[in-house]
Amino acid sequence: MSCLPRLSQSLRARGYRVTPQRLAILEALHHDGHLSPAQVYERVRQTGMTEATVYRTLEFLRANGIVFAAQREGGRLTYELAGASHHHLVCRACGAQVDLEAAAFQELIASLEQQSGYRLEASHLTLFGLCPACQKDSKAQA
Amino acid sequence: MSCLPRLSQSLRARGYRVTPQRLAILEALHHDGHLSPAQVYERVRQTGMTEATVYRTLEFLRANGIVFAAQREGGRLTYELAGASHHHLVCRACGAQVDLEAAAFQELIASLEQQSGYRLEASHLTLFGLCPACQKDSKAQA
DNA sequence: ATTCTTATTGATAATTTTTGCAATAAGGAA
DNA sequence: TTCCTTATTGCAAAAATTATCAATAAGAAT
Ligand SMILES: [Mn+2]
Ligand SMILES: [Mn+2]
Ligand SMILES: [Zn+2]
Ligand SMILES: [Zn+2]
Repeated sequence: MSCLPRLSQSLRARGYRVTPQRLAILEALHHDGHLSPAQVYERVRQTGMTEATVYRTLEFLRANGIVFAAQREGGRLTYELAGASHHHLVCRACGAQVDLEAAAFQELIASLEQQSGYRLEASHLTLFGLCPACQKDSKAQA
Repeated sequence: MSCLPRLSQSLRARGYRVTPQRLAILEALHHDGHLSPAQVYERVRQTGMTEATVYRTLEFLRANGIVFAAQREGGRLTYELAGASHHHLVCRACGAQVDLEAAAFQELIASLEQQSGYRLEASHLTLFGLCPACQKDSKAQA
């Protein structure tokens, strides 16, 4: 809760405006994360805001580092409040998700930056695979 | 060129059919890779095939390991023929893309699999960042 | 070659996401 | 408070993507 005033400040300082729409979306994401645009819309439609505004606002918040966007199966986007940098493991079979600390990646990222000359955003990657339970299942049916 | 007969065999062996539409799309991707569905459609529309077929076929080929799908900016998908496992660095500013050998990731992936119990597809990730040229530009304007 | 099964396609509609533009309202200045 | 500037929204249309379903055709069997 104490983060909204700070975010508002930071937005105004950059010449952007703090609107009820933006606040509603931020609160929705504060309540539960990893939401698709449609799920965000469900949670804020009562305010009368448009779907177009949801899409625009999510992209705006992402571009300004306030939310993270992560890829779900098939390239669909999912959003959550920005916080400690982390990555995701998602099970292709059941969708189970595990968060990974970003630290594990730091060494590799640094090495890639050195090799390529790129400055990388090593933030919020999603790796797909099979969770332990679904590995068992796929063996069982084989 | 010699790979189409082999792919055809493999598809038929799995009970799928080899259609002119699938062949046309494979040839388009063989000619140049990293194509969006729209770009694939441009290259095959002469055959009379539908956009819906392009989307369906790309997803079909991906699900069967014949093409790779990678994420471009904003979660848009791009396709290329499956080949040596590799990853991408993409510049947020100019879109420049560099391919990375998968080997660089192996160690990290193995370690993550051990920690999490997940079996990971460490294939065809996309990392975003700024290429060397665009880093200079962003300094210049600052 | 003919028949038969059914995977695949085209046509169409539905859904999702993006875009253009005029009306609105945030928030700094007077 | 009132006025101004312009960032932001709503609305409506466009574009992109997915789903439905009957017609088609791949390819195995005869
Ligand atoms: Mn997350
Ligand atoms: Mn590639
Ligand atoms: Zn699972
Ligand atoms: Zn660049």
